[in-house]
Amino acid sequence: MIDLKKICLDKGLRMTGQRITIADIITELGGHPAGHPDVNLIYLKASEKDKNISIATVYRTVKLFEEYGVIEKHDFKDGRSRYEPIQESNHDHLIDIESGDVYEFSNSEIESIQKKIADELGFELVDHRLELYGKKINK
Amino acid sequence: MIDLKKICLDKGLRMTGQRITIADIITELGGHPAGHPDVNLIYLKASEKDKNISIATVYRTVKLFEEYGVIEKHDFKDGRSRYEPIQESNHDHLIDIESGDVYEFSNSEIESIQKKIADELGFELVDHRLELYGKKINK
DNA sequence: TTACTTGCAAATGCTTTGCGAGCCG
DNA sequence: CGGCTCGCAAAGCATTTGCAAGTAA
Repeated sequence: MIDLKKICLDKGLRMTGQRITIADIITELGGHPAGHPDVNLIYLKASEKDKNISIATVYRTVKLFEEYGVIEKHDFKDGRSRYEPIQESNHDHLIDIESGDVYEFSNSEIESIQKKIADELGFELVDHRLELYGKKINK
Repeated sequence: MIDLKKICLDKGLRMTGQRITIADIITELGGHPAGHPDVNLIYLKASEKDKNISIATVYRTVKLFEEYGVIEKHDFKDGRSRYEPIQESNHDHLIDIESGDVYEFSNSEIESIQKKIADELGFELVDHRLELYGKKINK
């Protein structure tokens, strides 16, 4: 598993106590369906480890991590922004509309069709967003 | 072209002057690349026709139209919500990252792959979001 | 030391809502 | 008439920011 704290240090980021706390939380949650925490969840978990941490610091830190390419931000349909550790390979998301859990997938076929569509419309594909929203079958 | 005013009347919505103004504006913009207006643009155009209209009314009206299935709301990566008249067939969007213009497309192949992916993950596909962000080639 | 960080509270930007006045059917 | 709408201003929410005090390197 990726260790955000280490990556941040390697990138020369000054790692304060608060930043270590936040990096650890995102690292711990990463990869699990219940990962992709929003700022509020990170703030709640951070408060358990450091009762003085401010939510403003969480906002500033996730923004910083994002700018340094350490984490990635997603805006699913539930309003608040959610974050996950950066990964080597791109992937898209399937969101469980009942639990909010997030599953990752990637499909090269879709990717190439996307490029083709953009090309046909006269565009260079710069970015994309693909999210599937689903309900779990036979729970 | 779809006429929102007519659709609203058919659905039994009380069409006040403000609602007619807003329906007409969305109808006029519909289908064009510069369509998909946000609330502020609708408000500005509405103000030209009715200088007393309130932005609160625009918010209330687009929400009402959306609830009645007359228009559809999209949240692209630019923050504000954007609206378009409902259409018979589903489609996805390519957004010009420089102008904000929106182009529509649909691709049945992608759709079937999406269903397959959801199925493999144990989900029934309820909704999806596919947006391409591109830069115009050789302008 | 010294520039970078933090906590706090105030300020955003977009959207919603309470209220009293006004309008549609 | 009577309930639905409207304009206005205040309230909400998630997020950002100014400032003075605190801290990592």
